[in-house]
Amino acid sequence: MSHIKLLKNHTLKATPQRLCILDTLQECGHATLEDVQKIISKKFPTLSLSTIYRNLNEMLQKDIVSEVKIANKKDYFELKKDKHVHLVCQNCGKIEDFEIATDDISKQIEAQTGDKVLNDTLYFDVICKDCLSAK
Amino acid sequence: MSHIKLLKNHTLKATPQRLCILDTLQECGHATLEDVQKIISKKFPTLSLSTIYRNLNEMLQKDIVSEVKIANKKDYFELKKDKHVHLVCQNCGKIEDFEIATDDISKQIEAQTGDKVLNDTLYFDVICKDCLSAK
DNA sequence: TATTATTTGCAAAAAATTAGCAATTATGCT
DNA sequence: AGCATAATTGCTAATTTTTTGCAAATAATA
Repeated sequence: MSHIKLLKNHTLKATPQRLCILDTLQECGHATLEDVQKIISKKFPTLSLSTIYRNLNEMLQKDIVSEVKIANKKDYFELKKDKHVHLVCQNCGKIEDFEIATDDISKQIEAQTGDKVLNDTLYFDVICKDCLSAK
Repeated sequence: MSHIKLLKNHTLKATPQRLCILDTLQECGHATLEDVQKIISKKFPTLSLSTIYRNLNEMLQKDIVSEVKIANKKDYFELKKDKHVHLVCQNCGKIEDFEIATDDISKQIEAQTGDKVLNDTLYFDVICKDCLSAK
């Protein structure tokens, strides 16, 4: 879906500022606020910091964007996408997405706890293929 | 291990302030900085906020304490413990720990990506048993 | 119990985030 | 296309959160 449509579907006006933020997240995959700020300051130098804050917060609330929170790292933002797992390379820092079925593990939890599992968020610390082969 | 020993093993003096912070985390299981601050202000009213910050940071670095970062929630702290999964009740907010083997899923990732998996952090959104039965 | 290097508490600085408001702009309607 | 209007922006200032510097206090050691 185009970013313009995405915004309109959530009753947000399709301003150039918002489109720029969405484009940036799309390009980066995962970006910290600092990343977003730096990249945008080149593409769109007049876009103010408070606009970035305001819009990321709005988009989080409207579920257009989600937070990726990794221990010992700054928070990242990403465009909302299908359920996936994050692979965080401990060597180069890169974050890859990976799709994986987690039903088995959810069922196991339900069976053993009596809780109902609604959703999950998984992170794996890895050494990525590229870093492995570079050694 | 006693908290005193724990600190000494990491070349940290066993001050009453530090012991109070560790006790608080132990009692709470998972506590935000705000939680820690509130609870401590009762137990130990003269313990200053900067001491809390300084010590949590030190203990994170020394791996005595770890961060629990959940999307759309404040960061939590917990005493370092054996590998476990967090079950976050979407109704009451409670965080439970759960031990589960994740080897299968790690192997699957390794097979499909060529990455080497070192460790993992998993969160599950749940409705906990208590909230389920209260409905 | 005396010595010393650490640690604490306070106050002040720095960094991060949010709020208020006039000027601007995207959208929907003629 | 041009207008009206409500939403949005960019600015500056206010808050909130986190870190720092330093004198006084304290835990660990001999």
